[in-house]
Amino acid sequence: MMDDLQAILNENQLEGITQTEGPVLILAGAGSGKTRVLTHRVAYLIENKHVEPYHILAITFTNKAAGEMKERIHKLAGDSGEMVWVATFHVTCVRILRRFADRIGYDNRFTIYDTDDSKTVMKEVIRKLKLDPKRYKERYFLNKISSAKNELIPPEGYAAAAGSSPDVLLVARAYAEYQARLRSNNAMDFDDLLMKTVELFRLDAEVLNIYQSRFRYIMVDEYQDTNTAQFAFIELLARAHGNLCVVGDDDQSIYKFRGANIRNILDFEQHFPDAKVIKLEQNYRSVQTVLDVANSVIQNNRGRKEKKLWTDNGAGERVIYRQFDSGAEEALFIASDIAKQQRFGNFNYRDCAVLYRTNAQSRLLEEQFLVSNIPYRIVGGVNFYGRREIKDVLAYLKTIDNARDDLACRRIINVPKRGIGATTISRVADYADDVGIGFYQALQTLEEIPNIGRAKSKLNDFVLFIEGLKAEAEYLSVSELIKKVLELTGYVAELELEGTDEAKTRIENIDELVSKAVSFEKDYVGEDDDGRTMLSAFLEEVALIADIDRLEGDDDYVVLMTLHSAKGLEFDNVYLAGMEDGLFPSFLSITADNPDEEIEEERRLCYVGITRAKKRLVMTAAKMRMIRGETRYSATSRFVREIPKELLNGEVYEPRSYDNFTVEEEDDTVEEEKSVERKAHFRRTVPAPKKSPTTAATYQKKMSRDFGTKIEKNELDYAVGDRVSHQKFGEGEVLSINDGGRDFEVTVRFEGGNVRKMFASFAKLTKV
DNA sequence: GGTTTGAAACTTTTT
DNA sequence: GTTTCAAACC
Repeated sequence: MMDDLQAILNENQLEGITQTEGPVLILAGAGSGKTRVLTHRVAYLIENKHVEPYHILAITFTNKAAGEMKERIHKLAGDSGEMVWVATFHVTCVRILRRFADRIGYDNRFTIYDTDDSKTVMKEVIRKLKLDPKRYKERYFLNKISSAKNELIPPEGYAAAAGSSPDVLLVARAYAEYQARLRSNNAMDFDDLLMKTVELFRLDAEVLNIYQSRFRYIMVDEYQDTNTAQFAFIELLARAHGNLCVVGDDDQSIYKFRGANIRNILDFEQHFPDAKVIKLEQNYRSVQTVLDVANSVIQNNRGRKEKKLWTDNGAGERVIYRQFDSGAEEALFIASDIAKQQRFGNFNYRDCAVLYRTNAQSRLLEEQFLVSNIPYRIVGGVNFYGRREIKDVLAYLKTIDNARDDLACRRIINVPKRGIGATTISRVADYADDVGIGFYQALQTLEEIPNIGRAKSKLNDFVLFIEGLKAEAEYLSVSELIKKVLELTGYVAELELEGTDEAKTRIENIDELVSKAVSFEKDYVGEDDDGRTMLSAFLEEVALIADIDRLEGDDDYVVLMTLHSAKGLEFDNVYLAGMEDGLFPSFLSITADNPDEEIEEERRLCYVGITRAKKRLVMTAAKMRMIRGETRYSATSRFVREIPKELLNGEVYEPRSYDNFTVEEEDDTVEEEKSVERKAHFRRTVPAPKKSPTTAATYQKKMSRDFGTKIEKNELDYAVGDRVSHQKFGEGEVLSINDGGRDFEVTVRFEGGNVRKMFASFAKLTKV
């Protein structure tokens, strides 16, 4: 094996693989083959060091990274690789807590709250503490609490750690109340998963011992993004044997806002004094010019571990920079350029990615991609599992699965409308609170609840409905159960009747959830050591999925996403849009109390963006941009200005008038002329496409954007005057068919005289 | 109890 | 410009 390795790896990579004992820090520059080192390291441990796969733990940040690593380990080490524990921090902690959470006072069947759920709870807390919701927003408290949890500070210790100003004391109270509510709901939020696992390890030597003796070789990917809680978790586990290998790049630390502590990687040698440090500086991804640009930007940061990426991939073209008058022109250029690259056969759509600082920027880009008929997909924005219809369906499943998820139950008790109003719900909730039982539990003792009067029978119907589903859940698969719920509640039928574009999208989302359930069932091998049902396992997997994890498939489309989402990915042809001071680096970072630190974080983000490019990199900016309905004028990003001229194709214009985000009336005339000229030139080379001639095509594209599903406007197999049959309304006569552009609008008179208009693709009418 | 309408907030990044 | 939330109305 060693001979093979020597042939495909450089010296430093080899060292990273074979240095298996003791603490090791691998400083892996962007594109230096760190995943390769990690996977080969695992294989090497198994095959050459005869370590039991069972004793190896590899931790990542995203499910996607974990999946890829699993796959590659499997390829290298065969079936024994299956036994290696490869998972994200969160999944790892959940697995541990599912076995032992009872030792710290939780039920092992605790539920996991997402950010939406946390928000709902925090709203209640604010109400309970009688705070002015106008003045104190949930987000404020939740951010503070999240930071505290990432620092392993419990509610009791909050005031001591943060001071004694009135605001701090208020946060401490909110934190305590919030945590008490989670506890009584038997729920944990994302941050709890880590904090509580550390708490468990610290309080229960037996449990810690179990995992210490299991995980004898530990590897952590993206170590620069670990926070204090994650560090404590790793440190506790590694303490027994000391075989800890962390891989990361301090220049790619971009999650400070989420509690990531860059000191974890910078001080690794202090934390683990006999640590071996290995630097991977040869880049296998990008051409030299891209690396030079990346180096020229990142070297402006202080307090970093000095390294210089190099490659033997060749020099490559200069990096392109273009500044436009408006965000729309910028978007038009990017779309046109991608179309051109594709037409000339330089790049496929899938080789292109557009990266930006904020999700809001995606809108303009999306519009241009629609008009230009370029297939694309947006990552991020509203999380798939955060969509209303998905949350509704999942809330049903949660209620069926675990009667203790109050939020889930309250969410769907009146969805669809059952005539159960806010007043009734809060009376039940109050009662449940007083007695100290769960919401659903309270519903089962309706007789005891005061003041619910007429609503009682409605509530009872709901309980019977859920109980019926619970009985069915015993023998139905998850996907079957979802379909059953949809059928019995009429959820989809209701959306079909609505017939709006939005309803259509919602139905597609639900379909995707069903597909997800089906594929989950296929992979599910009953790996529940704790006697959990398949339904529980499904809900858990779904709770820990991020949007980026769904990015896959062989379709040919351009990817649009934030710079944060792009970490770990690579593309032949990359566009960095919105290179403007105030947008990137963000206004908030420039005006922060500690601007140097904040801007360094932004610069690292820029570094991440640049190093995604393999062959070609294009940076763009707009002088004028609409932000929150206001027009803002910006100068070229300071990061672009940090790039030496000889590496850039394109000039950096620096009109004084755009400084400080204000417009001055006296425009530099020379500058103005240049701008006009540039604009004219741009218009000549890339004619602006007319407004989309067929709204139909545009619409279909828009519909297909998120999930790649394709809407076909099929020919209808019935005509005016035909008898047709509808699933719900029965038979009827077709009165008229209108081509509504995106779809056919069919009017039918059903038996009983009901005349209904509906879209053909929903109604699924069949000729009789 | 449900629906409609208008105001207000939102925009940094997410497991 | 879009979405969310509450008050007013049905």
